[in-house]
Amino acid sequence: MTIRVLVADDQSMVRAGFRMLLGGEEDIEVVAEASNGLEAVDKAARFSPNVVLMDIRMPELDGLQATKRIVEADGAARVLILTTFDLDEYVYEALRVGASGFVLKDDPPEQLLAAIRTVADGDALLSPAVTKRVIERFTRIRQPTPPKGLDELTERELDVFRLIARGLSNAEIGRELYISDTTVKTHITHIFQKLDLRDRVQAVVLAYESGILEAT
Amino acid sequence: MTIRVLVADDQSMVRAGFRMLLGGEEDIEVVAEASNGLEAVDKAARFSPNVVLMDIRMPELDGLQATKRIVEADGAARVLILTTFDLDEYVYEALRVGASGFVLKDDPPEQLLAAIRTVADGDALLSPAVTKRVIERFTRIRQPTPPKGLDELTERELDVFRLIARGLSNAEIGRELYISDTTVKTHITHIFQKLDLRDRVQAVVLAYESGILEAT
DNA sequence: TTCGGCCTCCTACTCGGGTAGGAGGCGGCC
DNA sequence: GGCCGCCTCCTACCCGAGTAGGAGGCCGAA
Repeated sequence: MTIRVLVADDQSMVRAGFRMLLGGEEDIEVVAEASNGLEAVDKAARFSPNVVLMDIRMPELDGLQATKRIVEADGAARVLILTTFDLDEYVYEALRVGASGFVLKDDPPEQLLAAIRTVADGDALLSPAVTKRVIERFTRIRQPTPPKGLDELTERELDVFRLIARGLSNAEIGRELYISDTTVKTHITHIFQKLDLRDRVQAVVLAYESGILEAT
Repeated sequence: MTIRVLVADDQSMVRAGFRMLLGGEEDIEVVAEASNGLEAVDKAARFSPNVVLMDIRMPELDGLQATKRIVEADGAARVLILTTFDLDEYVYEALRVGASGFVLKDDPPEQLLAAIRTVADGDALLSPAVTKRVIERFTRIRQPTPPKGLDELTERELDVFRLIARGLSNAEIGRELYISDTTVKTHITHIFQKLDLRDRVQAVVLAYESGILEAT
């Protein structure tokens, strides 16, 4: 009794990687692939996989909407959400739309395989790193340990980061720290690179999620 | 670098079982045992284990109270709650008092070993069966009422507001809600006017300060 | 039915945010 | 001394964000 898997990811390289990884397992078979959300919904209906590996960021229809439709259409289907980002709010949204689990792309392969077998079995599963976040959120407890990357910031960058988190503009930050706004921009660019952020909005989200403001 | 473990369980047979199981592992060492909660707190202080395997039902002081004291005394200590009963109340209570994980005694031995290594690593962990219930519980708790001050916002504006608070760009919000980004802009302008905000960064700050995200 | 609120979408514009790349000064470390 | 990391500042450029102002459709209340 093999586990039938549908791989849904818009990057063909990623799909190829999964085919390779899963192909080596006796009890797992990739029965179909999809490169966008609509296709995933369609193929899930036609191939009735036991487990769907679902990327969140996809064209046409994102992974969350696709998951919602798939689970609505077939309650027995187990969807395992896959993503590279572990600081987004997608986790909660994913659980709400009916996903059975959540795995980070950086998790080791064995963990992914274990996750597939676990959800196929009917249990739910979160990657350890994700579970930690859920627990923190659930218990409203902030860890004393700052998230990875934050310690890479220099003192000055941390100053700027805290002010960003308060909603200040670059000019305001400059006035506050007695430096020019171009300098502020320089610091900000470095901060974004180090923390892998896109813009200051994501910086604010991270600041609150990681509880940095407590230390003000 | 071995993982130092303290086993706390009032049944000597159970403790013996763990000694046996853990004794076969290279990277794990049982440094102490306790047969009740008070003893567990005491030995944890004296032996500074990396991980405490804690039974819930114990004389003198139950596992939850013991966990609370241990974590308060040493923030680096990881407590793995162990029980045969998978009653929900214990799970949430355990997480509340600072446990890092939760494992059922029926879980296979490999899973227990994996759990020990995972929490020793700093990650949190729930047994798959437990995780499933946490997810169910989590998804059931959904908000009926959006907090104060924001009642001026229309339903749609609230949708947009929540997505802004997650750090999404206008284009991403549009994709999420199946509307164009110009429509998103319209909503956003109205949101800013109603809430007296300057830009989306301040919106994120407000969202977190007012606790709107709790109602995910 | 008419009015108004809500949602949708548009053009055209301004402006702050963010990137790229470079530069100089400073202090610590080898 | 020389190298390197940090902080500072700059120009030039691109683009997303936000504003202004308008428009059409839907629906419920007056």
